[in-house]
Order: sequence, then structure tokens, then C-alpha cells
Amino acid sequence: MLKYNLLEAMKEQTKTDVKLTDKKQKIMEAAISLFAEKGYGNTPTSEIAKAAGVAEGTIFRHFGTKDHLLVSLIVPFLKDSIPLMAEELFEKLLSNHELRFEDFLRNLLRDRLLFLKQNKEIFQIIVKEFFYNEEIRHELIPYFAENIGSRLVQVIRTFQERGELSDQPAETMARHIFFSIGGTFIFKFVFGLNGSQDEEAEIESVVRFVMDGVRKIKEDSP
Amino acid sequence: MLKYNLLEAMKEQTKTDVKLTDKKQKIMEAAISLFAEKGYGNTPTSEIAKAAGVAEGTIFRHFGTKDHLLVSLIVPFLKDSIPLMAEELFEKLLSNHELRFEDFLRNLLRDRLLFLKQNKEIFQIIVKEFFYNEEIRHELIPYFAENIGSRLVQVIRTFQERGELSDQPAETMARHIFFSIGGTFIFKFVFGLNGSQDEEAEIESVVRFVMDGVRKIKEDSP
Amino acid sequence: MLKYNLLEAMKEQTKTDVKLTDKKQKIMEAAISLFAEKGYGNTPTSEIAKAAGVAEGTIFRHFGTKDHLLVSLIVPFLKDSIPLMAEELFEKLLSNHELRFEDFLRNLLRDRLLFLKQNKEIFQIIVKEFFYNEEIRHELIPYFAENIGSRLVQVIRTFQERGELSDQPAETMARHIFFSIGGTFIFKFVFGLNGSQDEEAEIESVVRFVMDGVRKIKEDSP
Amino acid sequence: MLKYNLLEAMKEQTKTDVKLTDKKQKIMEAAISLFAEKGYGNTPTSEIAKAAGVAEGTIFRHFGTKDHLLVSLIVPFLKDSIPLMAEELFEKLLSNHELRFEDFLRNLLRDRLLFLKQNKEIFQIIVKEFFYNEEIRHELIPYFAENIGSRLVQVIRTFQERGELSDQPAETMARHIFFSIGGTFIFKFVFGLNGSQDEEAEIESVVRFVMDGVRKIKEDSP
DNA sequence: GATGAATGAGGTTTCATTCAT
DNA sequence: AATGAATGAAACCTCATTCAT
Repeated sequence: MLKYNLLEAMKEQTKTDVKLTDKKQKIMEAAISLFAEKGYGNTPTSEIAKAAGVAEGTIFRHFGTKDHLLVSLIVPFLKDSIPLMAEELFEKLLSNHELRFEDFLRNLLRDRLLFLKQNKEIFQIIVKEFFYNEEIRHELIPYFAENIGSRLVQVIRTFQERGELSDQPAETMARHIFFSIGGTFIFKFVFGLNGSQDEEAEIESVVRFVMDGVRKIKEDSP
Repeated sequence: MLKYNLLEAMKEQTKTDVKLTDKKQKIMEAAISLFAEKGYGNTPTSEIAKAAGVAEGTIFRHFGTKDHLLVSLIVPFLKDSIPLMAEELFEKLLSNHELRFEDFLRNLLRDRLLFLKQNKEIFQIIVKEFFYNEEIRHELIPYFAENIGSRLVQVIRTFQERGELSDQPAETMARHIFFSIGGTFIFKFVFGLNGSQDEEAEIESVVRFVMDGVRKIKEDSP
Repeated sequence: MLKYNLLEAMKEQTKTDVKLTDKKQKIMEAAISLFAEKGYGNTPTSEIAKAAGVAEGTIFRHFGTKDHLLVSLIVPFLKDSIPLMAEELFEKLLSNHELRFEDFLRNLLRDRLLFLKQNKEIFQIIVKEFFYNEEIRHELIPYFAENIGSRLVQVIRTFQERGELSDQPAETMARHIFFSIGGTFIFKFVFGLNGSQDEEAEIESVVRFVMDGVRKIKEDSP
Repeated sequence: MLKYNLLEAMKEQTKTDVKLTDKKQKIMEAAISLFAEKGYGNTPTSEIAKAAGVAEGTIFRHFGTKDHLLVSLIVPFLKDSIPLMAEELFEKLLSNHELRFEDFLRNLLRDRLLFLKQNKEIFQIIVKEFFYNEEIRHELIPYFAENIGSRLVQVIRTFQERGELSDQPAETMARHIFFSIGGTFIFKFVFGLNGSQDEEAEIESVVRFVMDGVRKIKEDSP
């Protein structure tokens, strides 16, 4: 079904970035809304055309295929979604020995929350298609593994060496952290179920859960 | 798209439970495999018919609609999936003051792991459709909220009163726990990515993360 | 474009041969007429459906593809037309030593003329598509080469040995004969241009041209 | 489908002959290659434009219609292809009583072979479209009948009067000769199947077949 | 003259559903 | 109960042609 290699597409994408026609822009916006709302497979191109105020043929003139339209929406998101954060925070982390793991977590959460607030609909599309579309999944899993997984593991190992984190396998911890953050984001941005109106409180709640779990901490009596 | 109310369907289902014709059974089995693999929307009824060794018309004779076939698969799973466990464990919990929260968690994980091992494919279907199909989602969310959410909250409150759990809002804690468990199950059963070959170790890892998070526990120096 | 191997299809076709539904028959008849008249590429399936008094979907239920519909028309024709001629006439030839080459030619022409009168429209389709459709051509050429070409060459060699035919290369002679006969048939059945109203006279004219060319035969003066 | 009268077009064409823009020339060359290779109906204008290094609109600015582009390619070829040969050879023939019919044939074949070697692709286009496109066929048949048919008949009659050719109806003989020559050219230039590497030998083979057929000529023993 | 974005009619194909047998 | 041929709406996509720049 998917005939496009996402990683290839990401590399090529740089060239064709700027020249967004008016109509092309309209099509992309309409497609983003509709795919996010109803899913790629449940959105006919005719409806996209109508929503974009464009003839159906125009979609195919610009994107060739419905598949390729989807890819064109996803790719720039993916390009932005990971490396920036990782690179930057990673350096901060290495250079600043004052930074504790929970600060790292807090930063990460704040940064990604902001990013996803600005890219809510594409995030919805990706999550939905990730579950539904095996080809999308097969394209993305290695990308995530490399860009999120292995970097997070590195960070965890660094903090383990500093004695801040427990000595469970770093991969296991990374997975648990990923579920906690991912679950929170999916709930919030895909299903629109906010944990709390206060964003800062929400972040703190995740940080606290990830750091210390649910157990009541015994206060050391003097 | 979905014309069936799942909760209604669940109630009605009791009547028609036993009389599963040979052909009807075949159809359901074929549909489960195919929906799990490719998703409901990507599976033509013709393919189900072929896989079941049945004429296409037979599907509609038994289920009326493709939608209704999906519902017929999901409903018994949902009926089995929650109440039983909750009821039982809840009573055990109340009657047994020795049971700690982490034992509750451990039991819950073991029990559901067993259940999902036996119902892997239907779990896959539900997860996929939950993300992709808004109507399914709208049907299921209240059901989950009531049957999982509120019961888990009750349990948490009970243990909070016993002084075992921290005093964060119970709803928040329930959500975090749900993400940790749900994420683990989805990874394992939907994407086939096992955290560990040893199931018992996997359970312990979740329990430990949920209970104590990732922070290195300071040993009390004398 | 064409995804079917004609020779393979021919074999498969034997199995499914008999069960020609009413509608399937109607579709094939309509398709033959329309393809012959306007060519395959200029005939929409919608028009075939209308002409056959059938829903458009029915065409695809029976033939899967427009391509496959074309193949389904051509294949049985070729199955009947070529081996029969080759086998039968070839045997007649070998068994009867009285038979002269021009009798062989006469028989061949009579036989094929009769056959093409009954299958005029399919012959039209094949000729048109043979010129227009490279894939059809690539499928058919080896089949013709083997079944017509090489057998005709054998016949020619036999008669050369008997001293009836000149000693040009048999392949060359076969080609010239093929052009003479093929040209005549195409003119008659594809373009509807009859050489003569009297069929027997037409045959004789071909035989005479092939045997003796156009030169005035000098009468031996005593 | 075809809205242009070829004969009319040929007349008009004289006026617009010389002023071939650079772009117009490019378009025509690209179209010739593509039409010859894939056929008119299977060649999108977009592809012609790309191959010509020209915008799609430019094609329509110059030719108005895809149909008209086809006609613009065919017409000058036809103008060159027949009259020249006929006029010239005919005069040679009438003035030179030494010229035998087989010399006429030989000259004709040599001349046209050279011409077609230089116009192979357009010949391919015309043959393909002649078979496929009824309107093209209806346009061309009278043209051929008049320019080739009737002149050839005249030549044949002349030689019949000189006692060189047999007394079959001249029309019939013309048709047989046309098939022999036409078949040879189509095989060679449309299907790329050469009868012989040696062109002169190929010509002789046609001449011999046309003149004397395939029969072994009995040598008169004294 | 030249462009190329835009069009929209029309093409092939898919598929849930119906219904006579 | 079971069949499977038939349906036709709707999906994706192609392409000759137009037109503002």
C-alpha cells in the first residue's frame, strides 16, 4: 500500500520545502484536519478536495498519490520531532553536572508538550496510522528506536553512572518512561482528555510518577 | 458508520450465546485473524468468506452487517475482560488486610497477562479500532471509565487510606498506572515486542517501576 | 499493463470453461463487438456493461480486470484456431502423398476462411491489438512462431524434397506465403474489403499468385 | 475522435511548412518517438512535454489538440511518401521500353526501403494507428487507393500489354503485390524482424517471389 | 510565445450488501 | 441455512485542455 520509504523521503524533503503553492497549502491543511479526525483510510480524496476548495485532480497533480500526500504530511513532522530536542538536551546534559535527571525529564516534557501543541493534528495522524497501518509502523519503528530509544538509553546510563537512577536495565527503564510520557501525550492530544487544566501541574505529576512511583515515601523520623 | 451500541449489545448478547453454528464459528475465527492482522477497514468481507470457507452471503445471513460482525467479536471479549477480575480481586482485597498494593498489582498483571495471551487477536483488534474508529472509541471510553477507571480509583483510595500509597490524586495515579500496564500490554501483544523473555521478570519490572519509579533509593546510612 | 501470461491463461482456462453464466456470456459478446469496432483502449467498461445489460461491477466480478477480459476473449480463440489447423492439415499432408503443395494451400485457405468467417470479430481484435499493444505482441509472437512458423517451414521443406517447390530458404518462402495469406485475410475480415465476391475465385487467386507469381508464363512453342 | 481531414490538412500544410520553431520541432520529435513506441493512445501529452523539455501548455499553443499533433506528424510523411515515387518511377517507366517489370519492382523496393529507413518511426505510427483508429483509417484508405492503388494498377496494365505479366485482373495482382511488399516492410520496420541482414538479398527475395512464386521451375530439357 | 497550475469528466476497480435459488 | 451472482455507489487516479501570468 505504502510505496514511499519514509526515511528516503525525509532526506529528499529538504529540496522541495519552500515552494508551497496556495492550493497545495490548502490541500495539506484540509488533509491534516480530515486525516486527524477520521483517519487516513476513512477520508476520501473527494472530501479533501471539497474541504480545500480545489478540484480533486489538483490533489493528484501535486501529490501524485493519496499515499504520497500522507507521507508529505508526516515527514516534516518527523524530521522536526526528534533530533532537535535530543541534540540540544543531550549537550546541556553533558556539560552541566548540576542538571538532575528530573530536570532533564521536566525539560523534555515541556519542550515536547509545546511542540505537540503546535502539531497536534499531525501527531494524531501518526499515532492512528501507527496502530492501523502496518507499513507505516514498519517504517517508523526503526526510526523511533534509533532516534528516541537509543538516545534515551544513553541519557539513562549517564545518570545511572552519576548514581541518580536505580540500576535496572536502562532499556527497561526507557520503555517505562516512554509509556508514561507517550500515554500522557496520546491521552491529551489524540483523545483530548486532559489530566489537569494546569499544564505545569500535569508535568510535575508525570515527573513525580516516573521518579518515585506511587509508594508512600516513609519520612525518616529523627 | 457503527450502528450498534456496544453496551446494549453486551446485554443482549447473553441470549444468543450458545448456538454457534459451525459456519458462524468459522466466520468469526477468520474475521478475528484478519481484523487483527490488517485492521477492520482493510479487510474485505470477500476475504473473510474465503478464509472461512463460506459464501460471502453467509456472513450477512449471520451478522447482517460487517459492522455487526466486528461488534460480535468485540463484545464477549469486553464482557469477560473486566468485571470478573475486578469483582474478585476487589473482594479479596477488602477481606485480606495482609495484601499489599504491590501484590494487588502483581495479581492484576498476572491475571490479565494470562487473559490476553488467550485473547491476543481480539485485543489487537480493539486497540487498533480504538485508535482508528471514532465510534468504537466513543462506545468504549465510558465503558472503560466505569469498569476500569473507577474501580482502580477505588482500590487506590483504599490503599491510600491504609497509608501504602502517596497522596497524589487517585485519578492521576490511576492514569499513570494504566499507561504503564497498557503500554506494556500493547507493546507485547499488539506489536509483538517482548520486554523480556521471562514473564515473571517482566511483571516485576512493571511493579517495581510503578511502585518506586526510577530513582535510586538512598540507603539509610546509620 | 497486461499481467496475464496468455499461454498460462490458456491452460487454466480449460478448467473453468463450461460454466458460462448468462451474464458472463453477454459481457463477452458485448466486449467482442465493442473491442472489434473501437479497439480495446477506446472502449470503456461502462459501455461494455451498458451494451451487455449488466452492472459495471459484474464485469469485474467475472473477469477481475479489463485486461483479463481481453485475454479471456483471445485465448479460447487461439486455442481453437492454431493447433487445430496445424495438427490436422499437417497430418492430412503427411498421409497423402498425392497431395500437391497447391492443394495443401487451397485446403489451408478454405479451412481458415471458414474459421475466420465464424470468428471475424475476435480476429479483428487480435489483429488490432497485435499492432497496438506491445505486451499482446510479445505474448503472441513466440506462439505464432512455434505453431505456425515452424510447421509451415516443415511443410515447405517436405515439398521442396519432393521437388515441387523452388530452393529458396524455407523460412523466406514461409514468410512470403504468410504475408500473402495474412494480407488477404486482414483486408477481408478486418477492413471489410473483399477481393472478389466469389470466394472460390479469391482462393484460386491467392494460390495462383503464391505458386507462380505475376509473370506471364511463356508457352513452349513446339 | 479525429476532427481533421487529412487530405485537407495536407493542402493547408504547405503554407505553414517552413517556420518550425525550435520548441515546435522538439515537440514533434518527442511525439514521433513516443507515438511510435507506445502508440498514440498510450502516450500522455504530459510525457511528450517532458520528453521535449517543454511545458505541457506549449503543445496546445502550437497544435491545439493532441489529435492535431498526430495529424501534423503524419501529413508531411504522406505527402512525401507516395507521389514522389509514383510520379518519378512512372515517367521512367513510360519512357524506357527496356525496363522490365521486375526492374520496376526492384527500383520501387529500393527507393521505398531507403525512404522508410529514414522515416521508420512515422511509418510505425501510421501502421499502428491505421489498424487501431478507425478515423485515421477512413481518412487514409481513399488516399492510398488513389495514390498507390490506382497507379500500381496502371503500371501493371502497361506491363500486361507488353506481355510481361499474366492476365489476371490488374486489381487483384496489385493487391497481392501490395501485401508482399507491405508485409515485408511492416515486419522489418514495425516489428524489427529482418528477413535477412543483406538488404539487396532481401529485395531479390521479394522480387523473385512476386515474379515467379514458389513453384519449382521445370527446366526444359532439350 | 511560453508556462504550468488547475480543472473535471471519465476511467478502472473495490466492496458491502441484496436476493433468487 | 446457505449460496454466489449481481449490484452500484464510491474510491483512486489519469489526462486533454484551459487560462492567468
